[in-house]
Order: sequence, then structure tokens, then C-alpha cells
Amino acid sequence: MATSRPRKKRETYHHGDLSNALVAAAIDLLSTGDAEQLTLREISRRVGVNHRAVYRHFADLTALLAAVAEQGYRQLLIALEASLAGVKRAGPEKRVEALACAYVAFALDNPAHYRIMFGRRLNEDGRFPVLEDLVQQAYVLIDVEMGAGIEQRRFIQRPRRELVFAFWSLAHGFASLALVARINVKRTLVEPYVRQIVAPFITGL
Amino acid sequence: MATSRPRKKRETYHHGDLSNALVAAAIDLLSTGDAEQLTLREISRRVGVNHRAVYRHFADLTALLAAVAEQGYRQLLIALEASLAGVKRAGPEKRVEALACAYVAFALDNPAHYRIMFGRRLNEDGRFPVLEDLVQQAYVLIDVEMGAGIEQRRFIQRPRRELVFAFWSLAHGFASLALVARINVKRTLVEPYVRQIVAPFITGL
DNA sequence: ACCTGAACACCGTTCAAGT
DNA sequence: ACCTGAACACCGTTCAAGT
Repeated sequence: MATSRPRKKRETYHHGDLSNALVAAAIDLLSTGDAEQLTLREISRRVGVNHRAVYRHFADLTALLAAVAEQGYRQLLIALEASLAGVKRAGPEKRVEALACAYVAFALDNPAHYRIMFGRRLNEDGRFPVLEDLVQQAYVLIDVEMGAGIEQRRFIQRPRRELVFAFWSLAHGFASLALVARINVKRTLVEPYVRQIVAPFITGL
Repeated sequence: MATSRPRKKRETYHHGDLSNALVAAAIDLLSTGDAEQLTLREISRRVGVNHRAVYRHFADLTALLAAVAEQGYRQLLIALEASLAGVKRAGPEKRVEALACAYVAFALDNPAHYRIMFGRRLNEDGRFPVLEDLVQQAYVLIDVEMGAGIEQRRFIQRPRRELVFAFWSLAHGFASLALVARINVKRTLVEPYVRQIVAPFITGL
């Protein structure tokens, strides 16, 4: 039976693209559970494959988590860009405010995924340049807004780097504290809450 | 041999205060290693006791980690109070700045311990009221400073709560990003760096 | 090439026993 | 009371084998 062979192959080998299937399954698990429950064995179980098969595509669990984090940064970048597109003709203050709202909303909508992105240090040995590049893209996105505000003399005249990190610290810090429930935010009230938190910062810009 | 009995007891039972010894051993491990390496079995090994002995004193690993986190908050509170004592006659801006520096310095000096305090949510089921109380004490400490600034009309006239969370977000966010190496801070340059990051916020207060 | 089975050294936790 | 031993169900990873 020559025709049954590819079928059987599919049933055992299961995939043309196991690599992406694993990342997708991991993200799916993150959407319903905690970041701690995301194990190599659980992910492969979800895909219906022996847990050893993971090692064909990823050097270790950290490499798989890095791919998951990369996907998270891609989604975050899209969300941030979308938020800026909504305030195209607004001043730099409004744009920065929109950015902060979108950032925190992303973290609260994808808490476990966000924890993978910012929880452990995944790229300690510099194995994942793509991950580093995506982080850099997020940095640049903020940097452009800060640069515009400085150039238009609407923001405080300070090195862009400082303002970018200050903004990022504020957004990430608020998101983190909300995720560990040190700050209690109702999802529907994220935007006004973030605006309040960011207000003194923006006033000081 | 009646005299050998208490001795033997000490050699096997090993402690009058196993509870505190476990917490101390855990903190000691955190001072040299990562937060992930801190396991129940490793801690008990360090104390020289069977790992099952832990369950005499703590309901589970989370309860032990909560005790470790509590100790961390006590140390953090002392560090924050000490920093305020150093700027007793200064204006509220300077005092808030000192607070931020001390906060970030604590996180960078005790990275693994800080991660236990702010990494996972330990008190999800409200089992550790002491932990919650210590967090509250930290909140109040910041709140008092913000309240003073508002009352003296040196800060923006907004609800204290907002300013406290904004400050905490900024300090915690900066510390977190530094710990995952998204921001690169040399330990000796923490203070000037934090001052720069906090500057626009304080200007806006 | 791609996947699996058995095994190893870990982990937190439970149960029943030892002193 | 306080601690231990053996066992259980997990985990990531290695080695050798299966198709």
C-alpha cells in the first residue's frame, strides 16, 4: 500500500511544521493558564507528540520559551503601532499616553505571555538575536516618540535614552504591579487609570 | 547515659528553631544564586535536615517562600527608612528622590530575593496576612511622603493614591528592567541614573 | 531526517512509620 | 512533638534505538 504510507507518516510524524505548532500550543496554554504551568512535556502533549521531539527543533526549553517570547514581542509591537495610528495628528503627549495605555492593556490581556517575555532572563548567553532585535524594535518605537517630543520642544530637553527608559519603567512597572495584584485594576478602567498614573510623568516631560 | 540523650537529640533533631533556620538558609542561597534554584530540597539540605521536616513548620513551599518574602520586605522597609533619615530636612522632591534611589539599590543588591518578593504571586489565597501587612507598610511609607508634598503644595494636586502608585511603578519598573538586563546599570552609578529617570516624574509632581 | 522508549537526576508532596 | 524513609507523580535532559 503505497498510498497509506504518507498517511501513516503523518500520523506518526504528525507535522510539516512542528516548530511553529509547538510555539502556537505554548501560547495557547499561556492564554488559559499560568506561566509556571508551561512545561516542555505539557506543550508536546498538547501537540500530540513525544516530548523528546521538541529537541529536534529547539536546543532546550529556554529556546522554545524564547520563540514564545519573540511571538509576544511581535504582538506587542503591533498593538503599540495600532495605538499610535489612532492618534496620528495628536501632540507628542497624547501619543505617549496612548502608547502607555496600549502597553499596559497588552500586559493585562496576556498576563502569562507577558511574564514569559519579562520574567526570566532568556537570552543570558546571547543565543537569541531575533529576540534581542524585537526588544530593540520596541525600544525604537518609544524612542521615536520621545525624539519627536524633544525636537518639537514639547518635552523636557534631556537625553532621549533617559526619557525612553523612564517611560518604559513606568509602563512596565505599572503592568507588573497590576499582574502581581499589588495594584488592582479593572480591565475596563485600564485606560483612565493608566492616564492618571502617567499624568505627572507627562506633565514633567 | 542520661547526659548523652539531649546531645543525640540535637544531632538528629538538629534545631530549636528550624523555622528561622530554613528562612535564613533560603535567603543565604538567594544571595549567591538565582531565584529558580531555590528549592525546598536544596534549602533543607543546606540546613542539614530531611526535606520532609520543612512540612512541620510550613504548609508548603509557597508558605516558606512567603516567609522569605516577608523578611525581604522588612529589609526593604529598613533601607527605605534609612534613606529618608538621610534627607530629614530636605524638601519632598529630594525625599522622594532618595526613596527611589534606595528602592532600586535594594533590588539590585538583592536581585534573587527581590524576585521572590515580586515574581510570583504568593498570597493568592490570602494565607499570609503578615506579608500583606508588610507590603502595606511599604505603601504607607511612600504615601506619607506624597501626602506631605501635596499638603505643602509642592506636588501636583491629585489623589495620593495615584501618586503613590505612579512612584512605585516607576521605581519597580526600573528595578525590574535592570534585573532582566533590559536596562544596563552599573551598581556604582545607580543613584545618578535613578535620579535621571525619576527627574521628569518629579518635575511633573 | 524525524520521532520514540527507557533511563537519569531532579522536583514538591503524601502516607506511614520511627524515636 | 519532631523528624525520617519509601513512594508517587511530575519535571528537563541524555543515550541509544526505531522507521
